[in-house]
Amino acid sequence: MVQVVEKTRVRARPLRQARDERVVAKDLPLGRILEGDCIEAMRSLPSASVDMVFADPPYNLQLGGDLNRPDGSHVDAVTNDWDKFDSFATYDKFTREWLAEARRVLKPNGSLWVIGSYHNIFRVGAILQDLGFWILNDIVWRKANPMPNFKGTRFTNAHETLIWAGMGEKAKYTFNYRTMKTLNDELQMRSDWVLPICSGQERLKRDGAKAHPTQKPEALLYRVMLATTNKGDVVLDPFFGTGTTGAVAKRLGREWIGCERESVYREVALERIEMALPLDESALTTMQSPKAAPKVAFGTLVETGWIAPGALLTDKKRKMKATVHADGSLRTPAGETGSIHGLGAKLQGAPSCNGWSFWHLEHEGEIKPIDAVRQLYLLATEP
Amino acid sequence: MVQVVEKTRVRARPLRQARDERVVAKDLPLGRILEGDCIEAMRSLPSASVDMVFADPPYNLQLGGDLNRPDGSHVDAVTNDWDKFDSFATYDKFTREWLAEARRVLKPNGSLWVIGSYHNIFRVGAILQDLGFWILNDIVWRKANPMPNFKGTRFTNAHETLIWAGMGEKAKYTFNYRTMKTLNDELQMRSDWVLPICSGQERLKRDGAKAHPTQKPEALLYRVMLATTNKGDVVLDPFFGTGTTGAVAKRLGREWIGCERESVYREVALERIEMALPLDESALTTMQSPKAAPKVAFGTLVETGWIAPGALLTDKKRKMKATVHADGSLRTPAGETGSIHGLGAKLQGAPSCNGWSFWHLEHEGEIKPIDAVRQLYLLATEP
DNA sequence: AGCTAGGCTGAATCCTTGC
DNA sequence: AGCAAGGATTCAGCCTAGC
Repeated sequence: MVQVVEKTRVRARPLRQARDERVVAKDLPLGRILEGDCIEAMRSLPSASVDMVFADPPYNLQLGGDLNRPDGSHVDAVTNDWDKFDSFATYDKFTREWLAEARRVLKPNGSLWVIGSYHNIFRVGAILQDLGFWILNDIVWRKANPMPNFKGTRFTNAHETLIWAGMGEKAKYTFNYRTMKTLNDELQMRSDWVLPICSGQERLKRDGAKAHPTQKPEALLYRVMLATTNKGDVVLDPFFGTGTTGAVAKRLGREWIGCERESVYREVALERIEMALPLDESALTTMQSPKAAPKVAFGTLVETGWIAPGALLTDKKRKMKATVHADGSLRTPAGETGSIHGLGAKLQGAPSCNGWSFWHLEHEGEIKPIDAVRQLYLLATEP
Repeated sequence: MVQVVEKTRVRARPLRQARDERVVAKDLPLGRILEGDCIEAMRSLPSASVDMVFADPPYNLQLGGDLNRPDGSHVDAVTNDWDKFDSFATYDKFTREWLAEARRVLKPNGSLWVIGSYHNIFRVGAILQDLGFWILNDIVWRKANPMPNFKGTRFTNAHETLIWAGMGEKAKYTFNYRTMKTLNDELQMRSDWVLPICSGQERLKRDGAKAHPTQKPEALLYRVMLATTNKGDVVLDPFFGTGTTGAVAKRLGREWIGCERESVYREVALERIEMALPLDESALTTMQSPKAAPKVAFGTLVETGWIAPGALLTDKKRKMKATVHADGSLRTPAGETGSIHGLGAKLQGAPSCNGWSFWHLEHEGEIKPIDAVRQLYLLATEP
């Protein structure tokens, strides 16, 4: 049974600390972007003064040469100086310093979010554990529309990782369980979030070009803030960029502080936040990502044993035959090979073919389309 | 049209090393589970002798005992941090040691897989980078049916993370791109894999209870091995448990070596692997045929009369033109010459060009890429 | 107005072989 | 070792132009 009670933790705190906070809040540079290096900038903030830190630090991508798409066009990569570090040791030192400052300015019941990719996230995660942060979840941002791997050399890098951490094992933190469940159609919000990358209207431009190479989608920050802060909380972003954190904070009624070295980014961010409108309740629903229809590849059924490699598939009239191979491809007795769709099309001389309905399996005398197996698989694996 | 041609990298290696490998392979304890501590066990293996390591190490041996002891007094932050450091340090030392041994026994073009959760994966990832491994992808195993978070205190922990790494920045590695694309219905395989957890028939029992607390699904190993090893490759699993790695290796025609301390797990694993059935040769062929794609030079098509010298080639929009010369080179009306690839790139001002898809031939009013001719040639000349 | 075709782009550690 | 040349390689979403 669903219990409609907000489960946000109430942070118990000694009286004296609460009084300090009131004094401190007046001194905080709310709604402002601090200039210069973020470590220096954070040093100007009082200790235990912010409720949440969201950080999108440089990833230290270490890209090689140029990369072109198969059509010859050039990939506009992240080549900015701010992403260049001499070595892992240099990157680690930088990471330790900004994380230590973030820890100092966080309240005892505050929490930290960091986003990164495999290039940097393991180092960041280990260091924040070393500093005493207590990881609460790692969240996977599954990109609905990632850039493909153009050369066919690896798996498509289709996600980024966020770490959410509290101040320590025993520290309290804010988690708006009920809000998340509502946002997720009455299912618990999982640790994998499917969201599109930032593009289209949302992507900020400057002189026709993208204003920042790695602008994050507002939907991502929206979910982060809705889940782990309360209205009126102070959110600090040490790598403010073009101000996604500030814009979403304003929309959701949170206070924000940014740090940003590059004056161009600061200008773009301030303009953008100026235009951001606090969100009315009804717009909340439109922010939800549409529930993705579950896709199942034929190969998954083979991998998971629902269809055995070596199994014989036929068309409905059992005239055409093919056997299933370990990679999910099919092969006819004549040696023609292809995917369930491609081979089906080839055999019929058709431009295309829905392999799921074309190919059949015989089971106890009955012949059934392989889509029936997919349906069974879905039934068995859906929560 | 779907062409199921394997693109497995052929690893070029000096002759002497190849000879050494043959000697070494005979000495390897293939199909056996080494007893005792995995670090010690791995020390008994020769260097540069295995093609892939799959490791499912224990999660951080927690912190639990010390931090949870009810000593009544207030645990201050310093002691807290010290305990953590001590504990993490122990785990890190263990991790560094087994990873170093794994690195030693791996061939120069081998690769490493490690699976973990947020408790340990960040430490493992940072350490393997420090040891010189080069991360190729981080893979998210998105569980189709995870355990819910009963207390409603965090996001449902619905995934685990795998790291796939090569031996170094410049090292080669095996990636069966074509196989993965086939397995995923003709779309590039992404870094997020949706697979059910291990349950039902597949879950091994011992006296009614589950035989191992963290048994991994065979589908996960199936994809890992299909993607990054070739038939006959040697796979080492230092944390063998109940032998999922061995069972899948046997099914897919790979050799395996395991290390496992607990005799009960070893017993269960051996029984299980004994019962596993290898896929028959024909089911494995399509995915394992490095030589399946005989290379055809454009010049061959000209020599053999499939494309006549003097023929007019154009781009898809018929804006650029070139004529075919007897040696397979092209020449534009303006006198520019080059190969199908080189000239295509030059005319577009592109850094590179696939001449097979860029250049087209007109035949009975239809315009077709010259690759279509190559396909016809292949069909006609295939044994 | 609506619809389609084509173009553009996104945190990317993105080729292989032979001389 | 470095260089030159052969040749294999992309997915989803949004925008604009054109009908």
